[in-house]
Amino acid sequence: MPKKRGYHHGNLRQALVQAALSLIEVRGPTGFTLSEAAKQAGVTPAAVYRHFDGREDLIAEAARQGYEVFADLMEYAYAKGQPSALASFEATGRAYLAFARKYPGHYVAMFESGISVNRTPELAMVSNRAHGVLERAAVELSRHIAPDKRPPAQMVSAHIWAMCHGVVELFARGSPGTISPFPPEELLETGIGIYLRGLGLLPADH
Amino acid sequence: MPKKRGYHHGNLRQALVQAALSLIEVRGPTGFTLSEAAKQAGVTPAAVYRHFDGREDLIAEAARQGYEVFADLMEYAYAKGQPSALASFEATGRAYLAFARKYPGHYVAMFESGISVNRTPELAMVSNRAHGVLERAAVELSRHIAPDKRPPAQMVSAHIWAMCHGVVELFARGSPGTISPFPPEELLETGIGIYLRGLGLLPADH
DNA sequence: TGTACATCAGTGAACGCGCGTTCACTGATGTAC
DNA sequence: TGTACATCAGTGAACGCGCGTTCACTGATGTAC
Repeated sequence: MPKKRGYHHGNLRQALVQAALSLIEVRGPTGFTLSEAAKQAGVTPAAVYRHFDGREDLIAEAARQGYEVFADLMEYAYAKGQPSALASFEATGRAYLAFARKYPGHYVAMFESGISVNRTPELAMVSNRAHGVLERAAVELSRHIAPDKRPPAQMVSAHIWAMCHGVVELFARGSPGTISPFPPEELLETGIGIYLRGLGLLPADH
Repeated sequence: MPKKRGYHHGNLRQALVQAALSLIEVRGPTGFTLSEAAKQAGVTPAAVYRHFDGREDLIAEAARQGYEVFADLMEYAYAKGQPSALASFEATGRAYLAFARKYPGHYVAMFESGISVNRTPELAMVSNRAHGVLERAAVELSRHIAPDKRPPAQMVSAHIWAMCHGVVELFARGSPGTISPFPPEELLETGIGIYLRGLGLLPADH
């Protein structure tokens, strides 16, 4: 049974989110306009207001869906690494980059659009869920370090988060003209490797 | 002899750059408008065109001046660390963060405004000068690592660059509502420390 | 199965806005004699 | 020192544009009987 096409769109809400995502990906967070998203969904700008409070609200929904996928990916990666704390930790780092590369529109909506994570309780919750995975992995990892030379787990997670974010911003979504000297995946892999060696969690002579 | 005030501004070009910088800092790269910069400099929007080709050109000049200061700071930090390769390397990392915190307007114009570094040859050159310092520091540092377990110097510099950038973006210029668990300086210091230990350049039991 | 009706997702016209940019102009400043 | 003149950094009015948002409306869809 084919989807009915006609006066009523059928699933305009999600179509608008998709349009917003692809626009954000192509044009950047600045370039996104509600009017263009509406046009891309084959609809008048005014129709958007049947489903969203406005431009910001549409972006926020795109970001929310991104966080949802992001958190799922992180949890999946974590689970796959278990029961090894080290494997789980490394996997979540990789998942971060993988997400950024696979869902660039979502990534920009989440991290570069200026949408505050505290905009709605729902957004805050799903964002916490995502970050929580990395922190849990860091806590477990910390247990394998001698207490006297163990940095706070939250700090470890912040370091890795920062490196992931930095690699993504600088080398995975490079500004035009900037050429990355290495594939981002390799850069992140080796970077995290050296860091973990510094924590005494990987053999030094490798 | 007091600066003459009157019909002619005297130093409008630089006044516009300053206005642009403070607007970019406050409103973000999106929020910056040529008209508002002109108003802030006490001048009609049309006057801007006596000194710049337009909006983009004004942002590019702000970015260029930022790169100039940035490169100077990096070179100064590097020189201060000499003759120790390690001290120079660490100092340049710190200088990155210090620049981002001291010149937030410049930083945004340089890294978040969407201005390509290849916009003009002059911009490309000064950007290369800045990056060159970190790479030089990384090359010197590499000499202290046994060749068989030495990652490419360019990779080391990319790792540190990524971590600096990540710390700045996530923890130093935190989006509203996001609270950093540690001061960015401490985060970067410890992060680089662990990384250098991973390279075998710092004692493991510290 | 057919009809009357309520619902509500869309239209399309209109709005006010601030933007970047252009243009002919003006009048202060600096210079030549 | 004074005058005539060229320069050029600013004005201010005007432009076309696309934006986000509002509003009364319309007509397709779904439901009650």
